Amino acid sequence: MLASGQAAADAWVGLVDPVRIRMRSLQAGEALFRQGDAVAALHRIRKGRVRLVRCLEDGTAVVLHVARSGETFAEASAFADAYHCDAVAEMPTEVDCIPRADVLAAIAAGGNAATGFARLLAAQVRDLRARAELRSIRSASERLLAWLRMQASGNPPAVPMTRTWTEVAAELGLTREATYRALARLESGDRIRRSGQTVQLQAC
Amino acid sequence: MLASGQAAADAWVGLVDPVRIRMRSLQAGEALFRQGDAVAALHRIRKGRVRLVRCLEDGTAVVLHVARSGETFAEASAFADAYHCDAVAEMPTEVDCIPRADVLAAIAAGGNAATGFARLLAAQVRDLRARAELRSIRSASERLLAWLRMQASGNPPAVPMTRTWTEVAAELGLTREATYRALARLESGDRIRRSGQTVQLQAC
DNA sequence: CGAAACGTTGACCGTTTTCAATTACAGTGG
DNA sequence: CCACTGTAATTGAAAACGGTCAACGTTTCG
Repeated sequence: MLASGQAAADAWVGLVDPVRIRMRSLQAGEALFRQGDAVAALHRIRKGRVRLVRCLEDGTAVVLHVARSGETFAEASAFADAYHCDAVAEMPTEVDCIPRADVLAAIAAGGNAATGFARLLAAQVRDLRARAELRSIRSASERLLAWLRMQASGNPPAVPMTRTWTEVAAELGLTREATYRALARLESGDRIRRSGQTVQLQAC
Repeated sequence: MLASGQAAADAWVGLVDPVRIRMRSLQAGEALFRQGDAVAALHRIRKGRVRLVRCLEDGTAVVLHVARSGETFAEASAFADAYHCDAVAEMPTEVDCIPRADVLAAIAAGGNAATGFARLLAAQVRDLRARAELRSIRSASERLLAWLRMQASGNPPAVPMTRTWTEVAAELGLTREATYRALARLESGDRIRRSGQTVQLQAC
């Protein structure tokens, strides 16, 4: 799921001539852009983490998204003149900056670039919708199990764990403790089996 | 938020010649398409509700998305040869069917159609990300308050209620009871004030 | 006019969060 | 090579929160 999202995110950057891409380093707390800034470039994170925050009229803030390594973000800003939120690094971060005009020109030109960009955005939409649906499952174990099933491949279906459970917990909208307990419950209920870095799904 | 998503969903259908759009009626339980079917058209719901389900190797199912009135869905299928999930009506439903080839041709031709489609997908991504971030707020009142703040405009900030609280509750991933309780708590805590169809946010 | 959905509130129960503590492990600098 | 430090993994116990069930008035719409 996230894998497909990242693949998508990586790919559209390729639609633009690499020579035109600039890299920028940010310290923790440093802003990549601010609400109201003119949109000059789109971004992909190489390393680190960037928080997108919308500041409200009454001075409070709402977090819109936290982008991590490999992700692109604020794609919608490609079509806006000014950013509608702030982007602030949560830690030392490196981001690629792809000139907005290049992306727009590639899309308007049609052909592979336009189709590619649309395809990749569509993949992200599918990804995000699936994630949203996951979160609507109330039970921690069922939620985790559904996630595992979506990740699974092969026969018997198995999931290779490439990330930490702590990260997975965050994606699932659970605390890491709840996730471990759900894992334990699923295993004792014989719905899954864990061995090292992989989780085997048992037939139900 | 949802408003923008729906506007987006509505708009891209306009990229295609209306004459080519067909309407289809489904009974509850009837399938619009099945996993593996060739993708012939994209869809928008006029009335009713369609559930997208991915059937897994072990015979179990995961709900990917439940699309409601006004929404388009399975945009990603525009770029696939076959559907990767089943679409089943949950109730009597009417859907528009927009020929896939027309959409693809419009995108590949570039210009307004390509830019428009990409723009609208980008808007959906932003929308979904914001919603996901909302759902990561655990407390019901804080979640609702964050939602209200995102909807708010004007000074003092106020939110006109265009939809029912029941719908809002679903979007927030809460039951309607929890939402009413959160409303009551926010109002008694003087963080909001309700009068008829609008909610006033109090400065914090 | 009647049915269905919305709005609202109370009480109880189950689950998850939170707080806390312990083990394991990987990297780091002496 | 080994203490040392930080993070991940794991489990327990208590508290808080939201879900579910129930009940009732109100609005909407055919």
